[in-house]
Amino acid sequence: MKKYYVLEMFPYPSGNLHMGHVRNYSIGDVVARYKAMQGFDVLHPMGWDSFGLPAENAAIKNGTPPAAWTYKNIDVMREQLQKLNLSYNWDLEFATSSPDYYKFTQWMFLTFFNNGLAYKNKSYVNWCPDCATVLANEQVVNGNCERCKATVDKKDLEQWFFKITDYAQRLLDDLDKLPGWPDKVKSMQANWIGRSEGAEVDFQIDGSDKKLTVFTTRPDTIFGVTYMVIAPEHPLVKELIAGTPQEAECLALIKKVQNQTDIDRTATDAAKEGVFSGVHMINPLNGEKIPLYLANYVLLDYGTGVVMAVPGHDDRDFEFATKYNLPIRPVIKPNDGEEKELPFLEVGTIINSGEFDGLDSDIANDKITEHIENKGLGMKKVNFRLRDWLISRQRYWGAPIPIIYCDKCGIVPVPEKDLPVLLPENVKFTGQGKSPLSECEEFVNCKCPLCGIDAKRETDTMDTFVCSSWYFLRYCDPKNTELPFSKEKADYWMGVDQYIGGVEHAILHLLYARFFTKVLSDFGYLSVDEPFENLLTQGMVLKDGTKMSKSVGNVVSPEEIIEKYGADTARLFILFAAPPERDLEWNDDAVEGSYRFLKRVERLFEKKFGESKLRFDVHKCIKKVTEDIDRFHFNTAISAIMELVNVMSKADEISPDDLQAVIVMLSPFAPETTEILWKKLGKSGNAGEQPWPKFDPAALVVSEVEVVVQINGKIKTKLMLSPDMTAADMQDFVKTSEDIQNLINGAEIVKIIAVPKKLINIVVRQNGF
RNA sequence: GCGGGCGUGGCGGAAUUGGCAGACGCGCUAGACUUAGGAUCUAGUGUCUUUGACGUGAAGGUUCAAGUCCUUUCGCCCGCACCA
Repeated sequence: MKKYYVLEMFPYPSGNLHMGHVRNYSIGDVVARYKAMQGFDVLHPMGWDSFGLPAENAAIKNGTPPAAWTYKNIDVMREQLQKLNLSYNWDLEFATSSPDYYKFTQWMFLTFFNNGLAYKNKSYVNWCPDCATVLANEQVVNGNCERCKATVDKKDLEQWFFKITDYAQRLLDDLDKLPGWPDKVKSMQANWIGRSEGAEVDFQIDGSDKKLTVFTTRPDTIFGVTYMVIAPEHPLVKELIAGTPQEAECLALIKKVQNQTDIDRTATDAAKEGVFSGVHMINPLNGEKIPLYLANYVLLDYGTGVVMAVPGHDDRDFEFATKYNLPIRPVIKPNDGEEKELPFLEVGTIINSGEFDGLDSDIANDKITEHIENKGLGMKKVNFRLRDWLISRQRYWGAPIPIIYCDKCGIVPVPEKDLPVLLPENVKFTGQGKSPLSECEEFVNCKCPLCGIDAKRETDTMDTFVCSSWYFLRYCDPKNTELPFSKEKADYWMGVDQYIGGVEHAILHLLYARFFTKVLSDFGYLSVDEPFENLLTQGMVLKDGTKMSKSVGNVVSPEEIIEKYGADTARLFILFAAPPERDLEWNDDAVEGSYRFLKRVERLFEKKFGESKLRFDVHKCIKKVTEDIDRFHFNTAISAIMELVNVMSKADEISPDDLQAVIVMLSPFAPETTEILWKKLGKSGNAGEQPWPKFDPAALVVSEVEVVVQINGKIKTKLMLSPDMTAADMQDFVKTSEDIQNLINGAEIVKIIAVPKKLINIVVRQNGF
């Protein structure tokens, strides 16, 4: 028996199921039920991504402890899920906030730490003032907190990081191993990782033995450098400008930039601003003395935070040079010889570059890089946009980072046998000041596991994305108390054959889960190094053209729909109304249509039962539904069943076998109704446990097929012909058939195209026709 | 600016490889049954100047044949965005 692991992204227990959940889980459930009926050993689990800020915010607001609030929500939502008749194996259920689970989230941290993949570092980080915590780069959207939308500040803080940058190249390369992922998601990830090839080049500071290193992707333009730019908040700046006449002006710019939000700073139309630093640099290739500017358009955390400016061949440098009257020197001319306006961004022929003149610019790129390396002025370098993953949060409701600080031993990991580091329950939630954990004395104070003297615990917790980066592995072995999962069980079930969820997780969750899988694979805990074989990103559920939301007031509650029509109608509508990856417009009238369809199926029992005359229709339908589910075209699979039901409704009599086929095929979509009808049919067992029907090719054999007859590509008539006719037979037939000769009406036949079982196209000369 | 995607009736959508455009459903129209209809059933429903012609955002092209392939172009959505 072959295994099949189908997984839907587990929900955050916010309190209520919404239509997006219903869609996500209905899709997964059809796949799970269908695969089980086909004889696969199916893993179809559900759980709860239950750490996170809303629970803590609720505690601050209402005084309810986060745990109580969370587990109450889980109970409500579990019941709502069960009303949808989803085929989960509830024995595998877990919540990431339970000590049994987060024990192993902490185990993950230790595994990363012990292998040099978790480190603590002082860094200029994103700080959300409303959530009172730091955020990962990925959680900052347009300069705002992804969760609460507050404007994100920058703070210099010591934080824990996972070294995802060590895996940047593999995370990029292995996207090619994922043909079952949407291109969109892969390109978003590739974009986010942002690999670029170039060189690091050292520029000497004039009158000093110090140098600054730049990263450039265009070494071919290095003779065109007319000035240099450094990020104002660069740590070396204050030292560089000390004592220069420009110092005061520079300090003012630094202050201004630091007070700017990321949105203002990075807006497309943000004005470029800069100040001369008072320092000059030496171009290592031509020895020229060039000014160093502080400028707001240089990013501190990309490359080296220092840029060589080539205004002749870069938009931004051109804009800046124009504004501040800096020289602009072309070093590439267009190949077609035509004069082009600067900045000239394309490839061309090198000029004004000494020994490199006359080379093609892309060849010069390699030659100049080689030259720089030979002279010891720099080296080839690949840069990534991807930053290390900041995982520490100054919040309570998360997995505590298992680290102890000892005055004597330094940073000490909690020994594995002492896991889990439990979250204390007697904490206060004021929403002010320091995090609740850091104010909990009995949590903070502990003994050093190495030397036994008084020590203090780390009070930061882990980003909830850490919890969700390995949950799909826990389902393979959820009761394991020794390890997060046994290798044997994970190797049996992994990778996930079909993963289903919203596209909003295209970068964060999916990238982190891939990273975890690779790390665990590298250290021998797992054989696969990609977690999700096939990914389906479902579209949103809309009402009146916009996403359902409380503020817009267009929310349709799943509970009310289930109450009114039953779960089957809700499932059927949501699968029928649009293909899964597209956005779905909720339509109350169309929901009625799904309800009516189920009633129509029930009414088939009122028909006269007898011999089947519909064998062809039934088997055509089985073929179509099977193929459509295989390619996730649930909407057309359902429409095929509707067509069959329409045929059966019109037939004089139907056979119990016909009816059985309909009920069995419909069972993955509408499990509740079909079980009732299965009993009504007098069958034992369950409809959902029947083997998936196989179509009989013999039933699809017909003596005649409809063939379209075209003249010059225009349809003229349709004929019933034997399906066995070859193209040659059909061409002969054209010549002898009286009907067709009448159509041609004496015109001269130029050519006859015949496609067996489909069409005949007779090409005739226009004159006389 | 870069990357991904979409554009088909009044609406949601269908049309695996180029081969009958509009399946299926909603809505609408008419009729039947009915005290009643927001129930059910029957028939119809792309457009038009209806013996036929036109029609898949627009314009070209390839082909016997184009929603599907190629070129240009317009519009919309999503992601990233001063990444050197």
